[in-house]
Amino acid sequence: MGNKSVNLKALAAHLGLTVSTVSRALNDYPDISLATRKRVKAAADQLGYRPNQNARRLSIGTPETVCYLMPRQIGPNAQPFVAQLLAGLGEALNERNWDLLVSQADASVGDLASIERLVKSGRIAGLVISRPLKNDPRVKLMQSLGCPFVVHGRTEKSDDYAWYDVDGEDAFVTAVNHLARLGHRRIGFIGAPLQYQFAQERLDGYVRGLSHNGLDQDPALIQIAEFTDEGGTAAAGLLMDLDEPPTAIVCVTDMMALGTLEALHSRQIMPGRDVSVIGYDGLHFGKHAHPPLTTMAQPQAHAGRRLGDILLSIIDGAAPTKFQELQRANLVQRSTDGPVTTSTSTGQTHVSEREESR
Amino acid sequence: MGNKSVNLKALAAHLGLTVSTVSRALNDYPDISLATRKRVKAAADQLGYRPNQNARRLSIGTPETVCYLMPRQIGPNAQPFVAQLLAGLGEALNERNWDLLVSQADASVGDLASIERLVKSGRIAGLVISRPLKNDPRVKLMQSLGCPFVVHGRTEKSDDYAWYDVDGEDAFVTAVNHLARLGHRRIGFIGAPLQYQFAQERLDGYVRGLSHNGLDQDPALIQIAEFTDEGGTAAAGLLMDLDEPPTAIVCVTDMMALGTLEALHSRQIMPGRDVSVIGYDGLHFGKHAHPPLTTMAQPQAHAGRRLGDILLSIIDGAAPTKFQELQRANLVQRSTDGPVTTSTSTGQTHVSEREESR
DNA sequence: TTGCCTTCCGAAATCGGTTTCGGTTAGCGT
DNA sequence: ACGCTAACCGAAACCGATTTCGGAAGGCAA
Repeated sequence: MGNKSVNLKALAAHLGLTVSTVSRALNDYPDISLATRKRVKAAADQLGYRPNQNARRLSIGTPETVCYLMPRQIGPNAQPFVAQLLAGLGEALNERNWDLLVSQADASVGDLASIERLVKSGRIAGLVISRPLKNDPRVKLMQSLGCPFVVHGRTEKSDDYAWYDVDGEDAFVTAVNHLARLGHRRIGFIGAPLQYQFAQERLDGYVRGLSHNGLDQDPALIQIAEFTDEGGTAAAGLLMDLDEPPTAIVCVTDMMALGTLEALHSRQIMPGRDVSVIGYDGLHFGKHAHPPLTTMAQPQAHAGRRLGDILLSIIDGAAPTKFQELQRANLVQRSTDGPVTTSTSTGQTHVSEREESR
Repeated sequence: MGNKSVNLKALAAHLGLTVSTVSRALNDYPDISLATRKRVKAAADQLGYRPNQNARRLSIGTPETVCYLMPRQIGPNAQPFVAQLLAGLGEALNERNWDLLVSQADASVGDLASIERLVKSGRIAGLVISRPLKNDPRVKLMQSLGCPFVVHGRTEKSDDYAWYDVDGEDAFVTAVNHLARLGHRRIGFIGAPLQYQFAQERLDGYVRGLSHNGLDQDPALIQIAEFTDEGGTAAAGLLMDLDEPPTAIVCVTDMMALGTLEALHSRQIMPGRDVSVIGYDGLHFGKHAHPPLTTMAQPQAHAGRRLGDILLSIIDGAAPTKFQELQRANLVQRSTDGPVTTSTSTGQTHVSEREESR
């Protein structure tokens, strides 16, 4: 406590050298004799010397820090993958001893102002933006600020910056194909507000999937709601109360799919037998739903790691447009998908269970 | 892009003043005339000037940053509350314009070394430690470093530092009481490795609950496993394979409880009717389990916020021991608890469902 | 007019590093 | 003995802010 942590000056005094010599010794300058370098390093970690990062970064001119912008909606159903993402990011940054800052926009200041302050104050060398809107002002801001960034997801027009995304459109085509193959012809869609690009993509996939299978599109079968379980329940309720309810439902989120299951149960409808449900995300929790939720799983184990590597590459000078990575989601069949049943016969529940790919 | 962000010198030149005057004007020193102050501020935000934080912090001598230490185990079943916690922390820090760093120990360096480097390099003014071990070397390290910190949870001996925790022992007494009141006399316990203090506390609560209800303690009814759903499944399997299996099971984690439900289902045992199960955490997801999981819910909506406020207070000079806050968990009855059934009669499923407190 | 006290601002030190530039010393060849 | 080149280290500028100290200008009383 009493001993202020040793700094360069103290270390230099201890060694009978000047700060400049010590600094260069520690940084392996070739014009310092190997003997001195060794001596200095030994003394350094004997005294527990750690260079002050604020001073160092001020001097070398880079903050050696990147920032992850937390998604806004953090409620009781917080996104579990935030932790995974941060872990991956941290891993990439650790290799360089860079720091990871997380920031949520100060409510009193606003998103854009927060970001602008962050980069102009020289605190960060790069930024990770997640869950962008169709036309997200944050990417334009970052571009005009000339600050490296990478987006987790995409915007509507995504040709001139770096992003890492999972192909939601393709995933929904796959889901609809799967359901069509099982005989379903009335397939409902439960979506999120279309200001989010991911919501639009998945809707596009749904539509494309329908036409690809020669099914016609009924506007009544498309329900938009907040992407929470309650939102899913409400939307599913509307769908099932139609005169001609769907025999299958695809949901843009596992959370909404869970809500959908809830709505079905409260109507004594058995998911996977009477009505099929497919979610999206591949949340581990889906395994424990009733019945276990079939879903389009994102391969997001390494998303954070990739985002980190991409961002660092851009900071190093690579062209952002070189990094536009589209991953594919894959169908994880659990038990909420099944063949269409013509009547409400008490058919056999579909129980095929495969484990998701780790 | 081309324009390097304006710094004090540039701003001063623009105004025809010196940097010292401009700096003091921006910081509302009284020895600068009000007129000049206004003029300077106007010019500052017209030019979009933001003080370089590295320089500023070096000068004022505090990093204005606190760090959250990520828990290690971040797998497919990542902790959803990490995001919530970070949100709360960020909120507290935003009020002062402080930064939030997240760090996971560099695998190649080790936990303690990472921490030591972090504080000695002057990057952080305080630290949040989560999920401590019984005898966690990190708290001793922080104490010897003289760096403010707060623990989310407690260690075995927790009298000389600041912490915020939920009373796991009390919670398990409550859970056992509840089950005993329902007539259960053989109650199993599925726990986590006892190196974690939370695991020990909850075991203590279980034991105390038993004796409080005059039940005797059978070592065979205590199973320890990793706190994942698979761990829960394995442990529950062992319990149910006993000659005299329990009629109720308490689990230290909702995740383990979900695994337990799995084990019961695979044995054609109906949770809540044949065997009661109570989890711990109050995860939102539990609502969608089959059947919905009864659990001891932590009031963790504001944990992050409180941790942040506590840490800031300590950094401001308050005595750490003033902050030792114990919250209570409360029973959220969903559908996996029910009265004991003497035989394997097909009794009525317990369906009381109350919603958790928001 | 002189002296003194405010009011306002500039010069310079400081935080703790990095990096450029220049100066000693030693070694070597001739 | 002389000159030249490496090898090694010190002095000082710099990064961009904050803060102490002191000085100039103006106002007021005597």
